[in-house]
Amino acid sequence: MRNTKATIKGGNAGRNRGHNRRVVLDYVRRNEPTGRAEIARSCGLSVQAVSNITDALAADGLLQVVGKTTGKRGKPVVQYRFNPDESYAVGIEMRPDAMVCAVLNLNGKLIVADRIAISNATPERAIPMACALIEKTINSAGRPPDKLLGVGVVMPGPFGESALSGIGDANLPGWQNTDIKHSFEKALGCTVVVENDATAAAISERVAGVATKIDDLCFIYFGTGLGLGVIAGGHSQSGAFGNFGEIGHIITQIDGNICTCGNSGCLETYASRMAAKTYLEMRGHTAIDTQAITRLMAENDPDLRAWIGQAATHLSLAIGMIENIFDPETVVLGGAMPDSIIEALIAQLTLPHGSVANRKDRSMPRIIKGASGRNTAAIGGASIIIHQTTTPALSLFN
Amino acid sequence: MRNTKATIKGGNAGRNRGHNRRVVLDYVRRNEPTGRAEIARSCGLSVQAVSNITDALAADGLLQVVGKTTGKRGKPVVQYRFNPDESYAVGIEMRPDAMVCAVLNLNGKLIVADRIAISNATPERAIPMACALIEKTINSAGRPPDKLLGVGVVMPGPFGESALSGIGDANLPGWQNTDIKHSFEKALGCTVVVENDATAAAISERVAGVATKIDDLCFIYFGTGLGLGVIAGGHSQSGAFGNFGEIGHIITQIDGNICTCGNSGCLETYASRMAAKTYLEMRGHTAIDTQAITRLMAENDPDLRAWIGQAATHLSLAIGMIENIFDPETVVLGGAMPDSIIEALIAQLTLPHGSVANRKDRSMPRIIKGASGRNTAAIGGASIIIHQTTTPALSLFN
DNA sequence: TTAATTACTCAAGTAACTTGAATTAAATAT
DNA sequence: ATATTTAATTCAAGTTACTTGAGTAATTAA
Repeated sequence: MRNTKATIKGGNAGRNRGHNRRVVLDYVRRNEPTGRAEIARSCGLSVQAVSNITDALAADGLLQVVGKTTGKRGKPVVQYRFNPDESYAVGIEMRPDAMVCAVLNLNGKLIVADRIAISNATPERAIPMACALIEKTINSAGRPPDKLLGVGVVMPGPFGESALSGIGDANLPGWQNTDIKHSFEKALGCTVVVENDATAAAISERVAGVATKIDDLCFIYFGTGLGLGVIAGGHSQSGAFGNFGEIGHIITQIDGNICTCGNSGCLETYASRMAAKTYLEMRGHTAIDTQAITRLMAENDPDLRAWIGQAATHLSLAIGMIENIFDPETVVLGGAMPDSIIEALIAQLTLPHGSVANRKDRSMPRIIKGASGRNTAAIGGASIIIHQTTTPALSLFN
Repeated sequence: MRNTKATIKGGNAGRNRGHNRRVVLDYVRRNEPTGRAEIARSCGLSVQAVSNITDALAADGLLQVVGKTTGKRGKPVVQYRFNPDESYAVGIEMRPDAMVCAVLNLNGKLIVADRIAISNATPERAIPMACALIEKTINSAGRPPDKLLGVGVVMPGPFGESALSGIGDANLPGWQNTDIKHSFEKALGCTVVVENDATAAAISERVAGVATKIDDLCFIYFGTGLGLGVIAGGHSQSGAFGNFGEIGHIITQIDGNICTCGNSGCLETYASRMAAKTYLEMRGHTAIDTQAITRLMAENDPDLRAWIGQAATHLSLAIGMIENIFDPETVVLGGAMPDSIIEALIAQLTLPHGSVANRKDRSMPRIIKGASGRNTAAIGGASIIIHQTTTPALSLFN
């Protein structure tokens, strides 16, 4: 029997209702405070329809009346705003060595974050531990379980079996054939989304970071490896098999450093946490972790300086590519790397002149630093849930 | 006054109707012949709704009854199929030296193509000439003007002012500040879409080429320069400023060939029609055009062979990047280059081993040749119109 | 004080979908 | 042959969420 599933479903009154609620909610969130007449004009709906929808959203606690306008002609506008504290979202970052859990309100504001160390992170061991951590963190945030919108699980890619599976230390052992989403859903009993760290980070910048008003952005994420998250037209990209954005293994130098993937000259061998560790250890430094790197940076260590220099060279090349490929409004740099390093890298970049991004009328810099700091991935996971519930769907009615 | 335009509009019964018609039309087109009960199951609509919709589509001539099933239990299915000849779409490729016009039926089948040479292609001169060519081609295709769905205008990017504007011979002179869409719409009085060549080519492969069943694909387009068209989740990508996919100027060799853009080592200086011309002319060949290249290829010319070899090296690198970035189902190679060259390039590629595309369970090759040949761009323009009218919109209700 | 302006509400109307019962037509079982 | 099963389709009524149009309210400007 052939595959008879349509990519995009048809609509009816009920699905339309859901769509319109999301449209209105999204509009208010991004333009608050605002009134019903304005919403109606902007969203292409009648005032009456908007009135009914805002009533329903207010009854659900998602919108609030915050007052009336004065000073303008005409009847004063009853102003609505998004109520970010009616419900909340949770994100959890799964790493080989640790997991981080974050609870966010619907404006993307961090309420509580927690972390536990873990070793031998097989699915059988890690998933129950993750669920316990989630429960504990929600508890310490003082939020009722029934107001949880969902959990975003963030993992380093790539997913599935390919020539990039299980190389380096980026991947979690034994997770390639696990249906992660289903396992978590079964254990938690709520909506679960699984994403890679870079995409999660990109979404977090759009939900509450440096790109809240931007529909097209690229996020270069420093995890163990290096990832790219892209939001295009307001929607995140994930590829045919969920492996979008594996820029760690693009080749920036022919016959360059040997990489564990079998190629040579991979970007990740120059610009990543792993690359920094390797580079510094080869020069006699020991016990290189985030703290150590922060300390070396504060000491203005010449080896670290040198690493930043060459990492910036390769990153500049990669950013040039990304600009010419995606034509984003801006490129954000961030992830599990100390802020001071990100800043130094940005300062050292020499971005290619020949780029569609090299425009006189830019309203944002070509490169900016991400806002969410070291818990980016977990915050990103929760942000995905927020994004999903407050953004009208790409292919509606699915 | 702030920007109060919502990205995505709300829906109502009428917009829902339009959406559902597109959903059904798209489903039938991709699964014909098919019956109403199956459509209903697949599209998430009731049988009754589908019945009304197919009646309406049939009345418009867009669907046809083609018979009944036999051999199966139950009441035989009244089978519908898409009627590709009720209306038609037109594409026009604008180049600095020529324009090509193509008339396609709604299955993406070429009915007639025509071409005229042009010099000094300023907007003032070229747009009236283009409109005349369009009229003439429609005429010679014997199609009534009122059944024209729209015109897709295809131009080499990048659009707008940037450091890449007007370099090389890829760009049209004087078009950077012209509102092309509006000028054509005014002159033609029908729907007009403007796209770059690579994106148009990608869409044409999805409408009627080698990727009709694929939702995620990348198309590497040989124009004068080199472009990338991407379809992700069934929808084409265009970037924040319409300049998505300028891969000609990604750098594949540090300190490589000097490029007109000011960088060195740009992919386009190794793998493009221009690169071939430069390479061969430096080695004493003269009057290098498409015909000449075809002839040299047939003669197995060693210089051309050598060019293909080094072009393939750089292309392999770029394809590896593209695979790791976009995670597509396949990468298509094509454009304004003789088939024999495309085939030779594909044969010479040495794709990186370390790639998410290097999977055992692939159902398609990593690289395939595009289907539409030398008129790809014009055919692509018309395909965009077809895609647009038969594919449910990305952000519905806009 | 009056006019103009803008927001909002009420009640009725409408379009397009869903539902459930009835009908039809073929394959298969008796 | 006839009855049963299966599945598609139609009919008529019901439902939902939106739109429309008239009317009301609250404020500024003249």
